[in-house]
Amino acid sequence: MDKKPFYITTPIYYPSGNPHIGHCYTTVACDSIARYRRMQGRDVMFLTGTDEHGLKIETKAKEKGVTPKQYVDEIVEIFKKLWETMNISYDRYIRTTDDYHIESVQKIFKELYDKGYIYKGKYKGKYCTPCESFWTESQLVNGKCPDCGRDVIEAEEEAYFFKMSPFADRIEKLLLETDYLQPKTRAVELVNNFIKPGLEDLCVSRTSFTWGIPVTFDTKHVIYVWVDALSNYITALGYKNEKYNDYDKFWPADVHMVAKDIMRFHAIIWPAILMALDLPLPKHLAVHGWITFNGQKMSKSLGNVVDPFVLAERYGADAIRYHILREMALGSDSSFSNEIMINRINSDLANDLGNLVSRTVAMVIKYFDGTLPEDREADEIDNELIGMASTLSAKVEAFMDETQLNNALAEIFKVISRANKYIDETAPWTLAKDESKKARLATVMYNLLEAIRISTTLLSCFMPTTMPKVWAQTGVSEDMVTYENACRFGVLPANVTVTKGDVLFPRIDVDKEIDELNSMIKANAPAEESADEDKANLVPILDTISIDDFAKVDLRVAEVKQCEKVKKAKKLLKLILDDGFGERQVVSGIAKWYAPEDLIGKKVIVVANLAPAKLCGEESAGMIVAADVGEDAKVIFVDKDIPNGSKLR
RNA sequence: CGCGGAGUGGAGCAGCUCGGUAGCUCGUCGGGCUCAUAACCCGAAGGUCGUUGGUUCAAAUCCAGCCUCCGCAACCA
Repeated sequence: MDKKPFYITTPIYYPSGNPHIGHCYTTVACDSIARYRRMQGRDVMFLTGTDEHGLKIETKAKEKGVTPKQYVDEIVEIFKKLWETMNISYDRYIRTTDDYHIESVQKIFKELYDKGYIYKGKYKGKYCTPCESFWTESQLVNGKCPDCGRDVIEAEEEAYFFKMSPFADRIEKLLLETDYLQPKTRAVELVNNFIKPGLEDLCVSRTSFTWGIPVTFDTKHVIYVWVDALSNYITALGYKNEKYNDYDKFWPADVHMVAKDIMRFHAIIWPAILMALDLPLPKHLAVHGWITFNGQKMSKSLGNVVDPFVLAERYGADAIRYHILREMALGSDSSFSNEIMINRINSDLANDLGNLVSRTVAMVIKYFDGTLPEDREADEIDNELIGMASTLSAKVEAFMDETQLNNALAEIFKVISRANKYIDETAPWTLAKDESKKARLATVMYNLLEAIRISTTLLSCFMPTTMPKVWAQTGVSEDMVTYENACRFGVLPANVTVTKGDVLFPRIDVDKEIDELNSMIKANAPAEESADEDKANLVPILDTISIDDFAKVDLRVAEVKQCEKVKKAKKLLKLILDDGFGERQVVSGIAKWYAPEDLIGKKVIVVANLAPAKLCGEESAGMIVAADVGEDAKVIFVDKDIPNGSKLR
């Protein structure tokens, strides 16, 4: 019998730093889906990997004094170790530095070039000479290089471009009229922001760094991330290489799962590349939100707290997996805090599931020495539990088909909950006192064991490490754990034997645990980082200039006469200044920190001879002097009795 | 008037497509049980469903305006 193939991918992660809980999020979700489909009998290919080229890696390696390859090799090992820890069942791991991938990417690039979709042009942007890097307007920080804080110049370099426009219509249809994008709510956003204004051609090569795949026919160019990284989904199957040969079997992919920050590339650029190659498009792009930590976006400085290795060691991989999956709703962010996670582990895993197994096994041992007698006596009260357990599989399937793992889990836990209630309803301890009720008591126990068997069979996709331990305790043999049996009640032999085992999910003392984690945060993150980081955050002092250079900058004292927010701009304030000569309008990106009334009447320093520019349609002649304080900005105010127009020196 | 999403008992969410007793998880309080991991089961308190108006016999649900938050885009000269 031919098994129907199922192909699912995580993004290939960028190993410029150690993996964190966010990486786990996508990967654990994919793993659960992969396991579920395998159990359903699908021939699954589950791909993950790392995207190892690019300037950032090159730079980081240089800082450490190793080659880029040495640098990524080390981090890739950590990624693989994490997947082992989290019990991730990937079938293939692709590295963009693998020979076969390089070969394929070069061929793909050439094909796109030969077909006329890639052409040579000029890349224009802001260039930081010392860093040898191009930046887009939006990457600049205060108009300066985000890396070194130095000035950038308008520059251009030769580069290859990929024509996006021929595919605009098809992509728009793909997003709006198919169920490619999950959830679909973001489709309109993408179309309005990127497609309607006109798809710009995409720069697909660089000459500003060398750590990448060379363009075969123009070797000073290196293939930029788009073609290199995105195409991993097909090169890993052997597209245009000899390493593998299951492209025909698995492509198009059933699911690409990504976080929302890279949705755009997978929703627009990747389909465009495939269209240009005349290849079929993947069936679904599942987009999930980010994990927020204590309400804030995850950040490196908080990274230590949620180090997945630490969490897995303390609570076990399955508990982490459960928490992540249970909180995860496709499309929206999910909050992560140690408190939420511990409470969740306690109430769902320890109290409901773990304790259910524990009390059931204990009763079978206590009342029947561990082995059920075969006599049975049914009761109407059994029907609801049996019904729920028997239909559970179908409900889970419906949610899995929609990639709603959180709801699938909720459904399973309804049965677990029902089983706990069933114990109260049937009161086995009362039945046990009456010798004539033995058959009835055995029936109750059997029903419980069956409900547990069905629930844990389905749960094993999500928590693959712990469920086998349940089976060992409840007399379930490996061959009973099949998808078919998950919707059938009465699979266990009538004379099933149970065995007492270890506690599955120990209860965690919330307060104590939070304290310990907090002290770990204190021990790790701040001590190591904050002192040094404050210094590191300071922008380095720029290269020396002559007094003549400084003389070119005309700084004047000016009074804020009027001030209002620029409509349509979040960060901009429009100020009318009296600079002693007259009034001028200056736009400044300080709306986040100052209300208009904070500024009116105050005296500030203005760069008076700065070339005017337009911001959000507003003319800005000059620039207000302000200091960067971490993420914030503070305007420099000057004394009231300094006359307007006074020149600074 | 750039685009889109969201505002529901203390917290986190569902319900809104196809109007008709406001539901779930956690938390709080009371009770029950004793097989179990101080667990489990039952019950209660707690919401004018952001706001104003409209349609309707009836609106959390449909329509319009407003307020607030969040993404995306633009933007910190």
